[in-house]
Amino acid sequence: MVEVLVEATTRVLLKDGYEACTTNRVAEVAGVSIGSVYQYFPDKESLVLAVMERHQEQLQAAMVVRLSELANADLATAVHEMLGAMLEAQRLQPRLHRVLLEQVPRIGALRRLHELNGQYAPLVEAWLETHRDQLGITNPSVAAWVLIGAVEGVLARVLMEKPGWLELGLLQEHLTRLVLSYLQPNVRRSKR
Amino acid sequence: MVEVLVEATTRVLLKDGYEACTTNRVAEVAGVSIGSVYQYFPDKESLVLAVMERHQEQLQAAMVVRLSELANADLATAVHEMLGAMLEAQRLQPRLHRVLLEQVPRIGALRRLHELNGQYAPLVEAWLETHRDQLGITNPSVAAWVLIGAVEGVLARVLMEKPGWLELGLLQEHLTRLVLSYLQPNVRRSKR
Amino acid sequence: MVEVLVEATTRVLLKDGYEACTTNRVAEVAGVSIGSVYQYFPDKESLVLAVMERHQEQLQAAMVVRLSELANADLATAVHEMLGAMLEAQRLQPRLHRVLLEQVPRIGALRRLHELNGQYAPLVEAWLETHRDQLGITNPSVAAWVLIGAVEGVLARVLMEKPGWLELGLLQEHLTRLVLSYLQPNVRRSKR
Amino acid sequence: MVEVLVEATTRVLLKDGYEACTTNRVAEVAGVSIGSVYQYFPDKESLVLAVMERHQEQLQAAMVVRLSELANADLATAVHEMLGAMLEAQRLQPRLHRVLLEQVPRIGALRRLHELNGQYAPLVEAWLETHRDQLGITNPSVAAWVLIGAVEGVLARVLMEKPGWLELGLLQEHLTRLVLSYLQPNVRRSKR
DNA sequence: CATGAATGAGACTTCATTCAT
DNA sequence: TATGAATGAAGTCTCATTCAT
Repeated sequence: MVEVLVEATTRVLLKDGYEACTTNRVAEVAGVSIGSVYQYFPDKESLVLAVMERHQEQLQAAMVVRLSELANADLATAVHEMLGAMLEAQRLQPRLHRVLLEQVPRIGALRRLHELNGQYAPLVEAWLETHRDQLGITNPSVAAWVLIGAVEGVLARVLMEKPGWLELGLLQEHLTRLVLSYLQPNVRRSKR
Repeated sequence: MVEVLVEATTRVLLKDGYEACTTNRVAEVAGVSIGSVYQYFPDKESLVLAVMERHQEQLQAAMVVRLSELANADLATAVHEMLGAMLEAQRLQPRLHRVLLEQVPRIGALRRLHELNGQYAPLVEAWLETHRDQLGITNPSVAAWVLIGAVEGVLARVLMEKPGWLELGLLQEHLTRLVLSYLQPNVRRSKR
Repeated sequence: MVEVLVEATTRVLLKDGYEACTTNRVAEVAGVSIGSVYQYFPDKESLVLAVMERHQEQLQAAMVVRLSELANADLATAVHEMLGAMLEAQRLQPRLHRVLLEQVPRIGALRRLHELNGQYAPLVEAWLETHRDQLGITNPSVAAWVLIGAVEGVLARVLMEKPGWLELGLLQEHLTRLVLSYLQPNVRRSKR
Repeated sequence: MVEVLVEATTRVLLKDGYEACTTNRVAEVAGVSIGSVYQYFPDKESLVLAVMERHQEQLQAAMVVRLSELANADLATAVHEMLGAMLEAQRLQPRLHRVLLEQVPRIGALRRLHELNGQYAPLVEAWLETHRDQLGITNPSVAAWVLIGAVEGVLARVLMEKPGWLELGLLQEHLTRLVLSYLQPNVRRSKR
């Protein structure tokens, strides 16, 4: 039932946008009574939150698969592949991602979205720590934080303004360069 | 009157957030009749839009002052100062900026906010074009686009998660590094 | 509930007129929440429309009873009785009928009222067709149309200006004469 | 000024209908300040009333011209011409007439419209009185009243449902027959 | 007289939520 | 547990009218 409701909410969000995503509409699309919605979700916001979380889980799952192979790739390859994985993940449900990003009122909900993105921070930080010797950074914690913000910012822009670019390799190159040269500013690198 | 209304909207936005920012409340805080609100603004959204635009103008004005002195600074200094100006601009009304970023329903309004930020694109692009010989970039247009996204992303994160960092020099260093090394990946740079 | 709402609307219409017939007032008089009004009627107009339709049904039902006995009366009697039935029907709720006629904004609603009256046209036409041999008319379709207009016009005038006359036989005689002599202009008739 | 305002109201009524006929819109179309409207008319209703009255005057004026020649025509001709004059009068501003009839809320305003039509009553009555010897009627007062109602009813129907018929002679024949045979039920008449 | 900015009561309508069945 | 009719607070917006200039 929870699944049915989250599914229905996603569908409504996609088809009609956040404004038109009323609890009654969700119940209708789910083929369930409105009462049942409140049996499983305390309020409207939690419905949307659940959609976000499920979406985020899917993104992560998609990335994990892609990244598991990178165990001992070199730095440049690792970054390149990781960003590729992120871009690919965006392609899973770009329209949903965009609606979530654009239309959902942030208080509460978007906050949560950022928290979800924040989950990456420790992972990235740990990774930076591990490769510290190859990197020109002094504060892995801040570096991770800055990188996540920067990549998130570019991804958000793509989604909102140039969704078509998700299909191109273009962005992956640029992001790789952004990240790599930030991490190794003094290193002369061969062009990828 | 327009001024009074925009002012009142800003105040309500700051004090009560977007959800509680109703037209009646704005009128009340402005000390005018609700009718007067609709004499000058066609609907609620346009009120918030006006706040955004005024805010953006203030940001830009603040930056222009700060940047006018950079006419013939060297590349590294120019980037450093430009980012310093942006960070300082954020300090003007960080809470307003945050509310705008976090709570305003995006379709329509946030779209406009991005458009406003998009104004920078041609400027940045032109600047990159001008300094092309010193830069290791091949496509100034995409580079400008990526940089704006990245910086925007980091700034948004600061505002939402670490507003205190706006006061520190920390961020400026990191952003400078992010931008500079992206622009000149192969150049050995002295530590700033 | 639908019944309760139509009933309440009728009451408000009668007591306060169309202008004062607001959805909130109807809900209040019906003793229900305003939300319930919109659960069953899409908007204000449809409420009034429902009143009209119910009223019209009542008129027709009243007439049907009265007319069922006329199956094989002679022409003059048939016309006389039919008009009597119409006049009597008006007496059912003359004040409601008047409010509907006088105050309801016509576009949409009054249009519908005329449509409802237009239902008579085919019946009258068929009847004229049936008795064609006794009548001096060449175009039953136009004749029906003219007669309905004429009778409607007189009835409207009675309602608005001389509601008292509904109680007298006076009008029935005059209308009968109007209709009969129109249908049989060349026939010498004994005074009814 | 009064003239300008009545003119503007007429224009708005025709172009946008009664609902959209707001006082501010009238002022705008008249090229005058809203304040000036209230200098000459106490409220919105009186504006519409003035339009009605001017329209009615025009109808009457048109009819007077047409009827002045009938001084000593025979009965049948007189009726025929009079109805022709009425039909022709409707052609003056059929759309305005229709808006007035259909859309204007009657309380107050439509009442007045009927009063204006009621002006005919004494005239018709007097005329019936004059020709009493040729007519088979006993109560000229009621007869006049009924005839006006009947003709009004047919005219209203034409306007609303078959405005095209105003151009045909068809209606004039039928109305003439309606009126004449009502007035002279026992008289064998040659077909007009 | 003319102006038109300002007024504000109040209309219609939505939608998250409850609760008796 | 599921239902869904009922709720009603609250929101946006309109427009006839006023009154100081």
